[in-house]
Amino acid sequence: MKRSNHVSLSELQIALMRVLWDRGETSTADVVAALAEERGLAHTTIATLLTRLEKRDVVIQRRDGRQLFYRAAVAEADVRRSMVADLIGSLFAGDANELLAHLVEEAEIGPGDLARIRQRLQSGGGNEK
Amino acid sequence: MKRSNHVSLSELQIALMRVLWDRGETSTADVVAALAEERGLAHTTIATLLTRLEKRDVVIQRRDGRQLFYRAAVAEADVRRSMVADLIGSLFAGDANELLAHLVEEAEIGPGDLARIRQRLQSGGGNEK
DNA sequence: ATCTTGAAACTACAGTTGTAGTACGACAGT
DNA sequence: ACTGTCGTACTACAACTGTAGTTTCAAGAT
Repeated sequence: MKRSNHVSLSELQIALMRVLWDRGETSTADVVAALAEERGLAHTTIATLLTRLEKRDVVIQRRDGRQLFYRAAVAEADVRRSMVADLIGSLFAGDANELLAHLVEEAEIGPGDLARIRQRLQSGGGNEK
Repeated sequence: MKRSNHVSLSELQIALMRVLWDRGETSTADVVAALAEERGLAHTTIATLLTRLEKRDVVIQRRDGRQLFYRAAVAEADVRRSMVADLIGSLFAGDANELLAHLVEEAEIGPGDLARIRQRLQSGGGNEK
């Protein structure tokens, strides 16, 4: 399989993708509606954004009559992987542990959270490299 | 105090900043030299980048004769805070725990790492603001 | 059959980024 | 004093992003 991999998206693009990730295939109008609250962007703006994402193969376009429907071509997990890796690479000396330490130091993660995760490691297993 | 806060930098910009963070005040030429290996960018390119960062108040410029020296105006920790917060906000539902879970699931963080951090929490303390 | 409406296609435009060339001015060597 | 050298300042330009207007076309309403 061809791994195009590496997807890096802007905040706005992620917001668009989130709609598609949450609802699956969605018409342009519905994406507009979904983002109307928080963004209030023009229909044409959303349409442009979606077209551009389609050109980049981040979403897949399907035409039904005069309407276009879009669905994500990349999984959220893949975007997370790409973008977290980028961040670790550029800001954390390529070491995920430094990011973890940052999280802890910035009190974004407390002892309880760590314990929970530890629990998950114990039971779930399956991630010993 | 005036919170200018929120600094988001591109990978290349971070590379520039890293030089300044590591070496303190640095002349343009020395920044060029420091990045010559991995980037091989023209002197003028680096100069342009630094000028732009100065315009954004990310670095501070000092002139000495005909030469310019730059030093970071923002701490690495601040950039980390900003950018991690952005990422969590857009990709991890605003929940740092989701990022932590991601790290663990992607096997970027193993059981041993977690234990070490736990240790640090126990002993060091000092992160209750 | 015509009018209205809604959606897509195309065009636009400013701001940022990556990248660098050209012009200019000061300093060092002869 | 003259000239090369080196560094800064200014200009350029393409790609990408955020944002949206204008044009066009087709389907539904009357």
